[in-house]
Amino acid sequence: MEVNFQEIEKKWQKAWEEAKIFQVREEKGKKKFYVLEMFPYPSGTGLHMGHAFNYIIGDVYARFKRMQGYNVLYPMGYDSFGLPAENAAIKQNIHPKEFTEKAIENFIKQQKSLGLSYDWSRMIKTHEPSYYKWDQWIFLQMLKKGLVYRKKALVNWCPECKTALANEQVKNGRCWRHENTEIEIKELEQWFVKITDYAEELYEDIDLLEWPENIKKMQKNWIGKSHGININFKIKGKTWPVFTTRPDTIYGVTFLAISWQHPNLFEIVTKKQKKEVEKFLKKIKSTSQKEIALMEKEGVFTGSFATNPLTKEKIPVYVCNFVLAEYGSGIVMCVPAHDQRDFEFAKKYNLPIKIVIQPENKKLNEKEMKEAYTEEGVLVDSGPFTGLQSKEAREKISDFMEEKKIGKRVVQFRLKDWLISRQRYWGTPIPVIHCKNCGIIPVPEKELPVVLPEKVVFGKGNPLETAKEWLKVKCPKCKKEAKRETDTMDTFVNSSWYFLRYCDPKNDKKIFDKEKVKYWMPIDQYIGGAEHACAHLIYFRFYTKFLRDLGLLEIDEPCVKLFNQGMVHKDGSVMSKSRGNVVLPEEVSKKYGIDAARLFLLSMASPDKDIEWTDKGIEGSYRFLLKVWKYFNKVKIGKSSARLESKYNKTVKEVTNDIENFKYNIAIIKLKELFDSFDEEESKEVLEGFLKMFSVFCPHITEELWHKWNNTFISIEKWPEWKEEKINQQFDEEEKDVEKLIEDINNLVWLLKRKGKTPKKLFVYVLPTDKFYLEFVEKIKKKTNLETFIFLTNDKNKYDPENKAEKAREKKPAIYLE
RNA sequence: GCGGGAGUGCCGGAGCGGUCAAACGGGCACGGCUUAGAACCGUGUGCCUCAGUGGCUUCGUAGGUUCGAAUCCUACCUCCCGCACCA
Repeated sequence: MEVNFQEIEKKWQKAWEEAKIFQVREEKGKKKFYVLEMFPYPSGTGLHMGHAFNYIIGDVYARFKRMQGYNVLYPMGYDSFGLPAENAAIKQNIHPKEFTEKAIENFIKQQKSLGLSYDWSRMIKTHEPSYYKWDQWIFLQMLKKGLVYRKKALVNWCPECKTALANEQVKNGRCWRHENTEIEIKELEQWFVKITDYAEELYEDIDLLEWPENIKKMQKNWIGKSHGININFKIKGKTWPVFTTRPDTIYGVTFLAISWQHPNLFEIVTKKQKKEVEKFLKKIKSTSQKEIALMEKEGVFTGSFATNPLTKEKIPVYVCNFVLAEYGSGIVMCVPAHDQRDFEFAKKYNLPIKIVIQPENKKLNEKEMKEAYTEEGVLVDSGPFTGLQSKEAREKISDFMEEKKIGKRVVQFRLKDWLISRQRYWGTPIPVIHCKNCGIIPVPEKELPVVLPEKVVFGKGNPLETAKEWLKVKCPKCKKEAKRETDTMDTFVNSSWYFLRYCDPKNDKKIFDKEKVKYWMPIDQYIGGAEHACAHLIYFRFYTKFLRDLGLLEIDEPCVKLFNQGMVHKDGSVMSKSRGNVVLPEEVSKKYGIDAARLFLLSMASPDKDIEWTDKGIEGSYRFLLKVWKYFNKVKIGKSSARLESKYNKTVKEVTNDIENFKYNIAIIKLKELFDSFDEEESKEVLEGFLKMFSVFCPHITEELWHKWNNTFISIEKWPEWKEEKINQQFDEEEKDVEKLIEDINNLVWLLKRKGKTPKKLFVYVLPTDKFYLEFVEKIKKKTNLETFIFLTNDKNKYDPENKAEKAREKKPAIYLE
C-alpha cells in the first residue's frame, strides 16, 4: 500500500473526537435536523459489513445535512436488554450485564472505526437504571390511564425462550428468535398494553407519513381496519353479537360458527352435544398452531340453534376450527353461497347453501356451484331488500337493523393489545407489587427505578424468583409484607421512546426536558430495516401518541421520513454470522481502508437495494481512492477552464440533489466523472468543492487532503453551492460530439488495422462553425494514441493530401489517417 | 390467496417517452509502459458493413398506445419480500 489509509483514519477519528465537532446542543436560531438509525441490539458477535452498511448510509446523510448548515442531531445507543444476553449468560456462565457491557464496548470500537459522525456524548444504554427508570415511569402513567392491564388470556408461548410473546413476535406460527420453534398457545395471566385504544389514529395517520409504500401497506394490513356491523343473534334466550362486513348476505345465513377458543363456548353447548364438542376440542388442542391453519375446516354441532333477527329462521350453531376467538365477537354468521370458508364447511357437513346475491351477467344455481360467489351483485330472496345492489343493500340493511336495535355498526381492528410481560430476567422490571391484602399495587414513582437485582440464579424458570431479598418488599399501601412482580418488560418497550431520550439523555429529574424534545423532534430521517414494519415501527408511533396525550410532546408522529436500506449479501445469501459468510470491517480496513469499503458499499447500487459484497468490487473503489490521493498530492492550484467550471457547477447541483434523495450511487458516479475530467491545474474552489462533496462518502482521506491547504475540519465545512449561470449545456453537447468523433476515429483505425495498415498520424478537418473541436486536441490524442492535428476546413495551409476536408459536415468532422 | 417490489449486456447495476447499443464498476481481450510481471494508461467487448461517421437486432414473453418505447398501457411467465382462515 502506497498510502497508509489506516493511519489516516485513526488520526482523524481521534481528531474529530478530541475537537468534539459532532457534539450538538439546541441552538435557537439554527435549523435542526435529526438523523437516526435504529439502534442496535449489541450482540456478542459484533458487527459485520451488513450492519456497517446501515450506519454508513445514515452517516452520509448526517454529514451532508451538517455541511448544509443544519444543526444535526445524530446519536447512537444500545438496545441492550434482551434474551440473547441471558441465554449467553446461561451457556457461558457469565452474567448478562457483563456480557452486554463487553458487547457494547466492542460495538462502540467497531462503529468508531467506521468513521461515523455520532455525537457520542449522548449515548444511551437501555439496560442502565438511569434509562429503564423511565420505562417504568411510563408504565405507571399507562397504568394510571388504564392503558396497561393484567388479564388471563390465551397467549403465544415460546418453549425455547420460555416466555410469553407479543403477536408481533410470532412469525408464521413460530418464534421470531427461533425459526424452528413452534409457538404454543397457553392460557396465562399477563400484562397487556392497550395499544388498541390508539388503533384508529395509528391507522389513519399512516397516510401522513412519507415512508416507503410497502411499509405503510404492511402496517395498514397489520392494524387492519374494517367496517361492519354487530348483528344480534339469539341463542338459548341470550343475545350474541356477531360481527360481519357483509350484512347484505343476511338472508343467506344458514348456520353460525363459534370459535373453538371462545371463552363462553359452553354456554351454548347442550348436554347432549357436550361430549362430542369436548372430543373435538381435545383434537384441536393436540394440533400445533401452524397445522390448525392448514387443516381442513372442521366443526361440531353445539346442539343449539340461533335465531336470525331478520328472517326469524332457526339455524344451527357449530363450533369450528376456522373461527378466530380474538377477532370480532368470536362468532361468525355463515353464508356458504357467498363466503369460501363457509362454502367448504357447508359442503363437508351437508348444510344448506342459499344464494342471495346474483351476479349481473350470469345466474348462479345452488347445485352447480363449485365455489362461493364473493363478488358484488343484486340481492335475491332477501325480503324487502330483494333487487338492491349488494353495496347499497349493505347500507340499507345496516340502517334497518340499527333502527330496530338488532344491530350496531362497528369498526373492527385486527390489531390486538400488546403483551409486554416476559418471564425472563434481562429486561426492565415491571414496577408493581403483589400484596395479599391490597392486590396489585404500583410502586410509588419516587421509589423508581426498581433496579434489576444482580444476584440471581440462572437456568430454571424466571431467575428473578431466586432474588429472595429483592422479592421481599413492603406493600406501599398496607405496609405489610408483599412480593415484587417478577415479570420484566418486552425489549420493544425500551426501543419505543429512546429517540426522545437522545434529546436529553442525562436528565435524572424527568424523562426528558420538554423544550429540548420540542426543539429536536420529530426525527427528520429515520433509517433501518423493513423487518420492523409491524413491531417497533408501530410501537414507537403509539408511544409518541401516548406521551403527547400526557402533555409531554407536541407532535403526533415520531418520524416523517423513513428509509429502508437493503441487505448486504455475500456468496448469494444475506450476510450473517449463522451463515458464516460475514466480512468484518476491521479486516477490510486493514487491507483497503474503511473509506474504500464505504465507497464500495455505496457505489454498488441504490442503498435501498440489496447488494452483493465482492472482494473484486472493493478493489475498484480502492483504486479510485489511490487515484484521488495521487492527484491531490501533485495538483497545482490555479484556474479552471470555463468548460470544467460548467461541469463542476452542474455536478454540485446534481450531487446535492442525489444525496438528498438517497441516490448515493449516482452521486458517486457523478463525482467520479468530475474527477476524471480534472486537469493538472484547477481552481481552488473546484478542488475543494470536490473534496467536500466526496468527504461525506470518504471522510478520512478527504480530511487528510483538505488539510494540505486548510486547518479547519472538512467534516464541518460548508457544502458547496452551484452557480446556475456557470452551467452551460452546450459544453455537454460538445463533449458528446467529441466522444462521437473519437469513436469514429477508433473505428477507422480498427478497419485499417484489419487491412494491415497501422496509422500513426491523425488529421481532423472541422468546419469553422465547429471550432470547439480544436480545444480537444489533447484529449483526442490521448484517447486514440495518434499524433493529432486538427484543421479548420478553410485553413489554407492544412495538410490534406486526399481532400478529405471536403467531407466535413456540421458536427461531423472529416478524418484522414496515415 | 392478498399486498409490495423486481426482471436490462459475460456479471453487478444505471436509465424510466426521443439525446440509448444503453452511465459507472467488475470480468475478459488487445495495445502502450516494462528485461518481465504487478501497478498504471488507452482501446475493444450484440451482429453486419465500410476510409468511415451506416444498417440490422436487443432491455422477461406476447400484444397495444405513440411520429417515436428499455421507458406508458394490457395480459402472461419468472423471481424476491411481507401477511396469511380477520368473517
